[in-house]
Formats: sequence, C-alpha cells, structure tokens
Amino acid sequence: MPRKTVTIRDVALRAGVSVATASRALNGSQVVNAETRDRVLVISEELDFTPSPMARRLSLGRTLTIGVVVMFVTRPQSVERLRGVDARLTASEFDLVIYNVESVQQRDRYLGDLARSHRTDGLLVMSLPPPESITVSRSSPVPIVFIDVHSPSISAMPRVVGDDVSGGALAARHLLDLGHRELAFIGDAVEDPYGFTSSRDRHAGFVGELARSAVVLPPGRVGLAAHGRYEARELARGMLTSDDPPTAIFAASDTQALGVVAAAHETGLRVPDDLSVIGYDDIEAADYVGLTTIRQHLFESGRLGADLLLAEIERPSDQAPAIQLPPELVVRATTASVKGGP
Amino acid sequence: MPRKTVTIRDVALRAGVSVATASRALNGSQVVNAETRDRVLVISEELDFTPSPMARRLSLGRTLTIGVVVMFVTRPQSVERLRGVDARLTASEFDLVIYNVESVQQRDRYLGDLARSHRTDGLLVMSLPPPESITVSRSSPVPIVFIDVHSPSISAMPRVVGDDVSGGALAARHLLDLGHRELAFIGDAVEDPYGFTSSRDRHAGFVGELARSAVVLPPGRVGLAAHGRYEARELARGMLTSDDPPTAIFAASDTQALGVVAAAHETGLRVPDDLSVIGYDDIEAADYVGLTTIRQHLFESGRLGADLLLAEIERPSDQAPAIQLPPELVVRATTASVKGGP
DNA sequence: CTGAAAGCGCTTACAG
DNA sequence: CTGAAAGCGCTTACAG
Repeated sequence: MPRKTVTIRDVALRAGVSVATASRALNGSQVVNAETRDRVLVISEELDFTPSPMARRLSLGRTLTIGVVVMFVTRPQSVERLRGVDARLTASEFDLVIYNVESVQQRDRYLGDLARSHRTDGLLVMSLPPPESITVSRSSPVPIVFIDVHSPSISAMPRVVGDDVSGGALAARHLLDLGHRELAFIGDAVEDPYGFTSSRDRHAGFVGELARSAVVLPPGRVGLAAHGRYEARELARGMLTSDDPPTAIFAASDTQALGVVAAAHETGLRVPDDLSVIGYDDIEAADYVGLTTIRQHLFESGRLGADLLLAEIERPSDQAPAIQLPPELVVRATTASVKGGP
Repeated sequence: MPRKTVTIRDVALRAGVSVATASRALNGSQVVNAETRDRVLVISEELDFTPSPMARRLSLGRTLTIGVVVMFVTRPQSVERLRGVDARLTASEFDLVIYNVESVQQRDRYLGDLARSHRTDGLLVMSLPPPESITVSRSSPVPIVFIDVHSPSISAMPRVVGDDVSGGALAARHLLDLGHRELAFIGDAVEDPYGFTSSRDRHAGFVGELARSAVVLPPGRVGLAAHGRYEARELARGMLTSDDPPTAIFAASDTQALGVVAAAHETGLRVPDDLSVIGYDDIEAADYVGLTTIRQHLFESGRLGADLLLAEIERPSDQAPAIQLPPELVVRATTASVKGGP
C-alpha cells in the first residue's frame, strides 16, 4: 500500500524546524547552521523523503526538462546523437523528454507548439529542418538548438552541424587518390517531404573536388531516388549494366551504399576489385560489412548540442554559436585502387 | 522579448469569468454553459494561452510522465521497442522521459531511486533485469512494467516478453528441416554483468528441439563468449577449421550471426552453400545482409508494454498481466538444404 | 541563522 | 451553471 507520501512538511516537523529552513538545508544553502542542516538531512534520510519535482519546478518557474525533437526511424544515427545528449544531461538536473516524429505533420506540430508551450526549458531539434510555415527565432519563449540542420532559415540559431560539403570532397579525394576517374554518385531525390539537405551537399562537395582534378560526372552517372537501400540498388544496377559503367560509386549514405554493394554482387562484380564503393555516416552496419565511409561525429554532436542548449538556458548568448564538426574518412574493405592503376 | 507569460487568470479576467470556470471550460467539463465555454475558448486562443504543465501536474497530483529505463547501446533493438512505446503514448497526455543506462551502477541507481521518487507516474523497464539487491514489487509507489525481462525476481510483475525458448526451437526446426544434423550454437558467455537471459534460453530451446529428433550438440559445438561480432567470429573460425566442422550454426543474436558469416568468408566457405547461418532478433542489418533469423515483435512489445503501464496507472490489476509475444522464423539467404540432402 | 508568509498556476470540493 | 477558497508541495524575499 502506498503510504501517504512524505513531504518537506513532515521532515520539518520532525526536525523541529520550519519548512523554510528544511528547504534551505535540503538544497545546501550556505546560510543554514551546520547542525540544523545535518539534523534535517538525517531526518530526511530516515523518512525516505524525495521532494516532489513538480512542486519544485512550479515554484522555481523552471520545468527542468529538455525536449528532443527527433525522428527515430528514418535516420538511424539519431540514437547515437541521443546518447551524446543524454551523456551531457545525466550529470545535470534536467530530464530528457522525447518527441519522436513519425510524419511531417507531427514535426510541424511539435515545432510549432513546443516552442511556446512551457513544457520544457529548451528544445533540441535533430536533423529536422523547420518548414517554411514556421519561423523559428531566438526570441522564441524557449531556447532552441539545432543539431544537423542546415536550412538557411535557422542561420541565426545556435546549432551544431557536420560539414557535408567537405565530407563529399573527402570521398572524392579518396577515390581520386586510388586512381579512379570513372565515378558515379547515388543519392536522395531532390524533393523529399522533410527537406533534408545532406545528400545535396554531399553531392556538391563531391563534384566540387572532382572538378579540381578536371574529372566530371556525366548526367548518367548521377542517380537520385527516394532514400533507401532498394532504390539505391536499382539505380546502381542500371549504371553497372550500362555500356560505360563506373569503377567507383559514392553513395550519399551508408544505407544506399549497402544497396550499391548488393547490386554489384548481383551483377557479378567483386567489391572492391571490380568496383569501389564508399558511403557516408558510418552507421553500425557499415562496420559489420566492412564499408568504407565518411564518419560523422554523432555522439559528439549530441553532447555539444546539449551543452549549447544548457548554456542558452542559463544565459542567452548575444551571438548564436554555431559549431561545426569535421567529417572523417574511414577506409575499410570496399574501396581499392582502380584496376591497372595507379 | 519573452512577454510576461499568460496564465489562466488572464484568460478568466478577459472572459469575465472566474478562474474556476475558465479551468472547467478549458478542460471540457460538461457542467459549463456552452456560451461561456466558447467565450473562454476564443479568448484563450486569442491570448495564445498554454496552460502550465507543472501547475497542472502539481494540482492533479500526477506527473503525467512515463519513464523508460533503457540501454541504447548494447541492444540496438531497444529503439524499435521505444517507437512502440512512443506510438502508444503520443495519443495520451503523458510525456516520455528517457533514463538511458550505460553501466550496471546506473541501472541500479535508476531502478532503486525512480521507483520511489515521484518523478514519474510509471516506469517501463526494457531488457534490464533488476539486480538481486533490489526488490521490485507491485506495492512500489509507482507501477512498473517490464519489457523483455525474464528474471524470476519479476515473475509477479506485469510484463511483456518474447519466448526465447520457442525461438530457439524454431531455429532448430528450420535447420533440421533443411537436413542439417551437424549443428553448432554460438552465444553469450554465461556470466554477464547485466544478467541477460536471452542467449541461455535460446540455447535451451535449440537443444530441446534437437533432442526431439535425437540430434545432440557435442561440447565442441557450443561456443560462448562476450556478446559481440568479433568474439563470435573467433568462435566460429575455431569450429569451422576443426576436424569436424558443423554444416549449420545458430547464433543467439544477429550481431553474432554476422560474425559467423564473416568467419565463413574468411575460411573460404560459401554461405549458404557450405554453411547455413541463422541469427536472432531481426535487426536492421539482418535485412541488409539477407540473414535468416528469428524475429521478435519489437515495436509491438513496446506498444503493449505502454498499454499495460497506462492501465496499471489507471487502476492496478489484481493479477499481474503477462503478455507473451511468439517469435517468428524469417527465411532469407543464409540458410539452405545441407549438401547432398535432405 | 530562522520563521511566517506569499507565491508559483493550476484544479476541485463546497456552497450557492 | 458559477464563484470563493483551499490545496497541491515546494522556494524565497522579507523581517527579525
């Protein structure tokens, strides 16, 4: 039977002090007499007192809660980012509440409502660019920090982002260094409901770096489709069975790269002997499969995002800080020197 | 500039009613006059009023919060379970707060503290058996529902579990049907810090079903090590290069099965032609790689767990409900008939 | 160093 | 159907 829950009143009564003093003792206020403090602490322990968070929060005028708007399903890396957020929050007095987005409508509702309902002291938005219909600004009642969002509409907001353009360039550099000249890119269809930009930027960085070596990507070597392994496989199959197949393919994500590898196997090509494949993200499966890829600092991005948000809650900064995390080449077993070279 | 936040008082004032009436109107109380209600609602809209959750919660004596104690990292399926929980909660008025466990100490602390601090109205514990030092009971101040926990210490608690024994039997049946008689099992070392039971139970189901067909698993065909792909790979390599290699291997998890597949490749064996491999869990990578496996109903387990918990919060049941979700064989590309058979 | 009191923003018996 | 009042369990200026 749940005994009547014990409140600070009970502690105060038993310790023979006022509720005010009990509160001070419990919160480690400097001003309270050491003996009284100890007495209160002992009693509190004895009664197994746990302060009501809701009362405390109402009184303090703070929710002591951070909300994370995130999409578990489409982007598996979110979990690693979440772990980073959690790592930072676990030492703080903030709770982490999840707003999982499973549709565009839900994203819009969360982004719109949460920013003004005082349900949280701050919001972390992961990989979800706000729609045009919603204006986010620093004067929103609750601070917002974006992680992995590149939309220009948030250029005035605090954020931590990767650098997809540089990452694309890294992939190009790697393949060029291996002697490849017949290259291809497989990425997301330009129009997606959420407005993700990563594929586009990775592509831009890729062709940019190629251009520096006077290598061009003909239209037939750029395949775009809805994000997914099967779609990527279809695209790759088309390229690999054409008259003029590439010797290396850069996929905008590991998921897509795995589709490319599957297509190679189907077509009877060996990876990396006949075809080099490089992905992006470094998801767990990449390690399983030995996929060469571009790694993002996922955990770190979460930790830093939480850091930023806590700082903003404490004291809003004049200038929105923007942290950029450099991508990193991870060479595994799906890329090799082009046949006959270099 | 964050304008002074608008409270129910402001709404009441402007609508020319008492705070009590405003509250009733806002909460859809039947008792309030339709006209007054509409007036209040309009004003509320005009003022962009959002009620303070903390005040509401304190007043109601409910936190309107569900806590999920979960380990993101070691068991990737947790995310799918979480999605199920979220799906159920999203329609409710409960927030979902995450208590991510990254160490045994943290698990113990969470399990011990959360059950008596009134930080949540209920707790969902995922895949984490409570340590002996902590007694969980139905009389704990906040209801607890376990998902995927099989420890006898919680046999009196509401829970939703898979059936690892049946799953193991399913795997055996499948391999036997394909004509395999030279079998092996690779699973977790008996002692792990968290006390997981899945590997042990899957093993038990496996050998049980084999026994029905008078097939035995000699000691050399049971490999146990710390849970991981690399460890499993080592174990499999040992078996495959022995004098008497198996024709099929059942791994206690997909992660381990992927290690087995890697070992086969290293050893020059083709899968499934020379070696059949079956895993357990059906994680995302299983689909990528075409791994035959035993699927658990992860999403469903989360949804049902949340369901149970909400019901317990509403009205504790006399008898702790226990829901069992049957595992399911998913045949993909890593299992085939034994050479020359059946 | 300590206490009485007001206040945080809601909800809901209790009267009317 | 509506309002005045008490209460949820804390914190913290304000006096002393």
